[in-house]
Amino acid sequence: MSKSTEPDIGASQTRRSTTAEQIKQLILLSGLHPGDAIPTEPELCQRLGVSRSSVREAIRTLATLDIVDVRHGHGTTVGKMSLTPLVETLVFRGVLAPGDDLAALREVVEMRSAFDLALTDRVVDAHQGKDSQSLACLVEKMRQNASRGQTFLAEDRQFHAELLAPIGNQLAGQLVTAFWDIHTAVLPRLGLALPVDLRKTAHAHGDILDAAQSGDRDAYRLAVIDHYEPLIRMLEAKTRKTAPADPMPSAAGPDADG
Amino acid sequence: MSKSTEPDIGASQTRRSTTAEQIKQLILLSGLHPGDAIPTEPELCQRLGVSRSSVREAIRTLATLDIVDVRHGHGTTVGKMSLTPLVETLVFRGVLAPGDDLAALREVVEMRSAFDLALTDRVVDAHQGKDSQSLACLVEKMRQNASRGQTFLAEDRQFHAELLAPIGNQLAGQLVTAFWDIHTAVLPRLGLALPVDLRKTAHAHGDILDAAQSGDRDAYRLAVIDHYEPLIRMLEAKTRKTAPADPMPSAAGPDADG
DNA sequence: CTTCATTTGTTCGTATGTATC
DNA sequence: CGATACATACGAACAAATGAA
Repeated sequence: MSKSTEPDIGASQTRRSTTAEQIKQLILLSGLHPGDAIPTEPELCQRLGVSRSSVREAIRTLATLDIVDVRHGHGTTVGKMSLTPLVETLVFRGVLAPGDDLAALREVVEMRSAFDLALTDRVVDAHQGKDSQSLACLVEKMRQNASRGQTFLAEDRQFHAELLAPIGNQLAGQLVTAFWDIHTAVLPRLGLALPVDLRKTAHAHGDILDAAQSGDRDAYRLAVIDHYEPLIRMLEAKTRKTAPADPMPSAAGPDADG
Repeated sequence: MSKSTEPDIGASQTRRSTTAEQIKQLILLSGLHPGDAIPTEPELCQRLGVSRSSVREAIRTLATLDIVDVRHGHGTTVGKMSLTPLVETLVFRGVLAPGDDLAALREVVEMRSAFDLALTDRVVDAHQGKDSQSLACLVEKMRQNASRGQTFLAEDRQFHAELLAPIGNQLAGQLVTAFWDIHTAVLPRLGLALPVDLRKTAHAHGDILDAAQSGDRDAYRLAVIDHYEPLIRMLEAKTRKTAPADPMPSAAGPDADG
């Protein structure tokens, strides 16, 4: 028979998963908040009665989800629970199946557009009548870089973050930046050059800001659509090349961008 | 200065993270797809020149992100890259800070509403003129359960999934179900009973389906708003209780559910 | 600046549970 | 049923990073 002294795994769960759950419960029951310290690995081994390997794998799981934050030589603290795991997962999904088509990236861009459109009322309400100096400065930097033929990824990202910041929903802002990260991480790895007009993109951001501050919701929606239009058109064109059954009527767009 | 013979970890990265990256690259370069087998742990140790533990922790990281799928005693395969990590992270965030307020849950519900509203055109276009038997069946089940005072979580979840299925954007559907999971996982763990009217909720689902199939976008939006209205109202009321400056008028709701 | 204790990172060896054939 | 291959778990030891004395 089996030795009765051996530890019972429990209910067919792995030790690692149960340990991870115990650590989460410990965080909750201790009332810890993001940034607070978590017991050290040896201490967790004692309190939970498991080996260090299991504790480490459990902590690894939680660290991947940004539930805890591990720093070598320092210790482990409660994490900020950001949307980093979402970004990592979807970036990998986006670069995994480019052989088939650009569906994954197209879906990400579509969701970005849908987000911004859905949050129109919130954004306009938050910016109406106000005048953000940092947002205006970001737009100006984008325009300058565009005129010099330089990209402006950092300013672009910060613009969308600051635009969403004052709407009273942190999750919305984090989702928007997360999908921005996915989008900009996947796009260059697919090996296709950006045919988008930098100046047009920079200008679109200015239009978005102006519309929000002037309280014009319809103008805001149009500016958002303009902002994504060249990208979506490019993705549609690339996707169509994969299955060129459609004759592609010439009435699609007047110009081919430049 | 430093000995050139020592193994360079890279750019101050940990062995585990570089190993995880190498495994991801191996998946990409091998052209593996979800479901395909990944080399066993000992084989990865050989090919990457690292110890078993590092391989295990790297695999643990990837498994947490659903990039790989590990089955005890069988092997490791490429995962489906679902949104499970997002759900886990946000569920924990939702139950972590209920002492302050219900802000996290409120934001989740707001995002659910924003999602559904943002996808109005896509959903209506996909269902207009059609007649889904399974969706109608789900609504009928919800109504029956509601009339018996029983909940209908499974039907509710499947309804939203099937409603979003034919819009040609898998990511949108996965996001909606992910936030449904977050919402329904966090709500009961906050220790507050559901004062929502089951019959009203069941009816709202029917309205959503009818509006989509009849092609009435405005009716669809109104039905979506109706669908979330009792929940949002409850969350607002609970949030207000934290700062009980409001006398809480008795005209809040006609009934207290049954 | 150096020394030292603390904490996480990495490795190895061994034993056990589990799935497939 | 047994045999094989695999993932899971444990424990001990050493390496590397951090921070304080």
